[in-house]
Amino acid sequence: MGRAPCCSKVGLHRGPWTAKEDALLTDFIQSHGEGNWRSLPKRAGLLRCGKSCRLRWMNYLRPDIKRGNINQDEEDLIIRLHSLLGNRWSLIAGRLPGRTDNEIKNYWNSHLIKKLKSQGIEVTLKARLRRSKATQNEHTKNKKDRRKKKKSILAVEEINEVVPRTEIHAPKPTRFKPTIVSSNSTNSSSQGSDQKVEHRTAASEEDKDDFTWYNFSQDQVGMFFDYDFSYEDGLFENVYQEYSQLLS
DNA sequence: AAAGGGTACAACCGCATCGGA
DNA sequence: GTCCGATGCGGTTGTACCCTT
Repeated sequence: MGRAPCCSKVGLHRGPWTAKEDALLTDFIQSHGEGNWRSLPKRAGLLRCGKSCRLRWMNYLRPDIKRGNINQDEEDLIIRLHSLLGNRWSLIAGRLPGRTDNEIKNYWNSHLIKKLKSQGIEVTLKARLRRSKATQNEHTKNKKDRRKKKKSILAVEEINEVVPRTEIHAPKPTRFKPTIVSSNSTNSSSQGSDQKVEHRTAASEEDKDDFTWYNFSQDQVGMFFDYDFSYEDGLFENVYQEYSQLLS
């Protein structure tokens, strides 16, 4: 490859991984867990950069990776999710258990583009969704608040020990301030996937009447709100409608 | 059989984002 | 508020392999 290396790789191996390297990496991660990619190669006895190790593990060595051809259902889902999300491969991969973003990206570029074009379907590439300046500023602004909140949460947890709670995958909030309210108001941590919850899209309690409310089952909330999008992207309606179809 | 072109996919790169100091 | 290291993401490239001529 023509470009300069991203970091100093003097003496480091590049190119295809050998079986021995795979074994070293797998053994190390199985005993020590993922993370600390920068220091991992040294500790695992590998002459690779951390990035390379991470990529090899994520895209190839992870035990939960599904091998084999992408089936028709998966292909349909990729096409629909791509029409909805564009080239956000990691999000698409998140909906296909055992498939990696790299695999889906390659499959899209090598198979699906041609297939769709041959069917006369125009393939439009949606640009990667970046945070706007405004949301970046908001992110910075909220940093202090998050720190404060974290501190207070930790303090409460210390007092209350282990508090059972419902795990809801909320969006990385940009414009939303989601509030999950159980319809069974007696217990917000209730089980049962068919229980309906409300997702409030209001940015604050004051302006909640200006926003639409949607109803989702708990499972739907978990899947749907993994998305990282902002209201100003104008995607919410589209995503909601598309997801309603997918889940129906 | 050999050469050339096409394809698939692993691997690399730069950049964005995040969180902690 | 700013800086910086770590991580994640999507675009791109290299190359082994397959197919066609």
